Amino acid sequence: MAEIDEIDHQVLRLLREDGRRTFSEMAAEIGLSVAAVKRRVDRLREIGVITGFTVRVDYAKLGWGIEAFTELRYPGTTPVAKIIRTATDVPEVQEVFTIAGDPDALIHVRVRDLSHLQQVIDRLRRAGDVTGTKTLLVLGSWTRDTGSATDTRSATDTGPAGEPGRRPPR
Amino acid sequence: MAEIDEIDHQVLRLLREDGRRTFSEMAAEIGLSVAAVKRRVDRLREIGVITGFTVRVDYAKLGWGIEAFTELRYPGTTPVAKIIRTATDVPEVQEVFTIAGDPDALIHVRVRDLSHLQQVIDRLRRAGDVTGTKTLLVLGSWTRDTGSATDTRSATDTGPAGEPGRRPPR
DNA sequence: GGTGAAATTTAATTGAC
DNA sequence: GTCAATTAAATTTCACC
Repeated sequence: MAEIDEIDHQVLRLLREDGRRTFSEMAAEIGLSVAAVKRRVDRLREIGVITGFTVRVDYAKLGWGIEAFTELRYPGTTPVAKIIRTATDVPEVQEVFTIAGDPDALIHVRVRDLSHLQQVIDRLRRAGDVTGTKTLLVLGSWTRDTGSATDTRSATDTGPAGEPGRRPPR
Repeated sequence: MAEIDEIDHQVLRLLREDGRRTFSEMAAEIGLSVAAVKRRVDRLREIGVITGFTVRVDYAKLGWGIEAFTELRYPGTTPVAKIIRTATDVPEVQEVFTIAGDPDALIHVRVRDLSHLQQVIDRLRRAGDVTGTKTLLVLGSWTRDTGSATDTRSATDTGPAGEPGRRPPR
């Protein structure tokens, strides 16, 4: 395993809070030179600790106000690759986790409203040889990165829900 | 609700893939001027669609190779605020989702190994008036942002599992 | 491993149209 | 929305501790 010291963790923490922090900003915060900070970020990317940068999006503001986790169960004969494929084929699926034991997979979905959620679950059930599902509807969430909480409920009335069957925005 | 057009969605898709894409890079991709792209990004931040930028980290490379979801159950009398607080107090907890129905919360944890996981679960059980837990151990995961899958077991990048799902939701 | 400074390149920003 | 000028930042390259 790579040797990561306290300063590296500090760099990662600063970038987790704001992935667009400049080197000079971080250098001032940490108490190192700009060149030293850049060398550390470069190294963290090289050894694969930093795999990239991304944007944080408020999906509720995009009309995707509902968030859910669906547990999927498959027959013992279903290969993992097929489980992943059937889930990732559904555009509303944001993340797929394959699980040891029961259930076999946990998928994170974002949808416009509850009828849309119903459609997505139906599609998942039909897609593979799914033997059972259980869906956990998210009411609110908290993330360590930002330390901020969101309330899903207030996001449900953000606008006209598309008709069932309309394709989700991208 | 804010009006988000196709180009805005294109900008968001590009930034989800790489949050450090430059305006000129995106301008070329989209077919607009640099200034026009910047104006859109500024607006998306102003109206709160873009809430920030962050770094993607391979936690396995930091020695936090084990990922799990724990379902928590509480007595009906426990207020939601307390549920969130008891979970966020545990540093290994990355995300907390409050759930409609059963269970009451789903929490995403990252730990070094299985005995560490055991400790975290024990701490969660003691922290509040938790009446029950069920932990789903993650073997592998896939994220739409990157379209790449990771295998928790070997902590190495297995690359895309096939070619599904990469197409953005429409 | 780190510093500091100068030169270069590249990107971000602003204002006129 | 474009385009051009300006400002700011990232990057490279030194010599050095």
